[in-house]
Amino acid sequence: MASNEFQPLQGMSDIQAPEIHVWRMMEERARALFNSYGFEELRTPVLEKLSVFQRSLGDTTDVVKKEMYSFKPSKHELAMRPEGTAGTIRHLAGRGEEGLNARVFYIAPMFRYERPQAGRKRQFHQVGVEATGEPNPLADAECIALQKGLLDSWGLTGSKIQLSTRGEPSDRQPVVDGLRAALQPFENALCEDCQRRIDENVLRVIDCKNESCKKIVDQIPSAIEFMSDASRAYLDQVVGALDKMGIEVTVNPKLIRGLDYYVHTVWEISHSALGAQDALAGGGRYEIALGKKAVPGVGFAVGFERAIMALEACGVTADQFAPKGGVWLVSLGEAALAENMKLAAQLRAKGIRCGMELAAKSMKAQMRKANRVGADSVIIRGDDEIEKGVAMVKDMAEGSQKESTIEEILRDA
RNA sequence: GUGAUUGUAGCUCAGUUGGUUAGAGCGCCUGGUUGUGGUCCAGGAAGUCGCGGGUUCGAAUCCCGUCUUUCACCCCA
Repeated sequence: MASNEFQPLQGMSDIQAPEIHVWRMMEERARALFNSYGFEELRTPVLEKLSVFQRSLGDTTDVVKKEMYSFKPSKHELAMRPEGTAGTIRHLAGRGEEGLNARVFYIAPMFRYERPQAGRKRQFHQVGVEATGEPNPLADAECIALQKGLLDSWGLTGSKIQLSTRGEPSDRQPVVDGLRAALQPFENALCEDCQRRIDENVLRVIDCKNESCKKIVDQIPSAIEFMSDASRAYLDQVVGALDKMGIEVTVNPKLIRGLDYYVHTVWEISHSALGAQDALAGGGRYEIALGKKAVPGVGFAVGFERAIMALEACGVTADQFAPKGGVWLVSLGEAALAENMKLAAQLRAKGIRCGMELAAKSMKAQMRKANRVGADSVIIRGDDEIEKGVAMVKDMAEGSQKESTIEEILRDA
C-alpha cells in the first residue's frame, strides 16, 4: 500500500501497465477511424482564459460555476479545460474561413473539481471530434455514426443512444415559457429543488430523478412540442438519416444536456454497466460565439474512464492488448552477456521485441523470465556457442531447440 | 457542496469481545546433479496494519482529526 506521499491527488490517477494497454488500443483505433473520416488531430493547450469557457459553456452552468480549476497568475484569469469543445472552437474561430468548415479530433485530459467516484475523476480523459459548418441534419447523423463506429472499433457493445433536440435559439424562450406554464398547476407537488428550478433552469425539472416529479413531467407536453416546425423537421431528418445507416437510436425528449452552446440535435450514449454515472459519451450540435464570430458545428466526446468500465463488462480487458512475443536472450557467462548485448541491439534495430537479463542469473531464472514476458523464442549462448559463433534457438511453445549461426538468426529475424 | 463508505505484504483478502514475534492464497526470489521455462515439491524474502494524535499496563482492533477509495445526491463524458 502506497503511503500518502506517493499517492496522486484526489480524483487523479497514474495510468500504468496493464491498464495502459487498453488506453493505447483505444487511442490507436480512434486515430485510424478518424483518419478514414478525414478528421485531423488537434492539440490545444490545457490552460485557456477563463472567458473561453464562460462564453461558450455558459457562465451559469455547474461546470463553469463550481467545477473549474481556475486561478489568476497574472492579468488574466485562467482555467484548466473542463471539456474539449470550447478550446477547439477558440482555435478554429481564429483560422478564419477554413475554420468554419473543419473536421478535427482530440484525445486529451480534462479537469473538473468534483467529488470523485469510479468513472468520475478530477482529471479524466476524452476523445472527441468537432465538425464545423452550418446546421445540417446529415452532418449530425454522420457524427453519431462516427461515434458509434468508434465504440464498435473498441468492441464496446450494449450501449444505448438517446437523442433529442434543443431546437433553434429562437425556440428557447417559447420552450421555457411553455414548460413553466405547464408546470405551474403542479408547482406545490414538485420537489424542493424543482420548485427552485422552475425559475432558474426549467429544463432541469424534466430530468429530475424524484419519482413524484417524474409523474408530473409525464403529464405535461415535452419540450419539443413547444418548438418550431422547422426544429422538429430537423430532428426527424437526423433520425431518418440514422435509420438509413442502420443505427439504432431512441428519441427521448426528456434528455437534457446542460451546456449552453447546444442547438438542435443533442444525444447521449449510456451503458448499463456503469451504475448511476451511466453516460459514457455525449454530443450535440452547437453554436459558439467568441467575439463577433459565431461558429456552428457538431461534435461528440467519449470518456475514456467510463468507456473502459463498459469495455470490461464486454470482456475487453487490458491484458489482451499487452505486448507479447519476441525474443529473449539467455546468457551464460560474461562473454555471452557482452555478445548478447550486441545481438539484442541488432535484433531491436530490426524492430524485434527483444529482452535479456543484464545481471548474472541462473539459467533457470532467465528461462522463467523468458516465459513470463511471453517470448516466442529464446536464444541461448554460453562460452561454447560464443567460440563456435552459434547459438541455441528454442521455440517456447513447442519446446524444441536447434543450433543456428548468428548470421542465420539475423537473416531470418 | 450534502449524506454514507473504504484503507492490513506487489495483488485479492482473513485477523474472533483490545492481549505474546500480524496471517492465507496468488505473485516474487532460491533450490530440486553439469547449461533449459510453463506443472509439481521444498525453502525464503517481503507489512511505517493509510497518516497524525488520544484512551489503555497493552491498539490493526476503541475515540478524535486528516488523507484516500467507493456509493448515492448533484453534475456530466
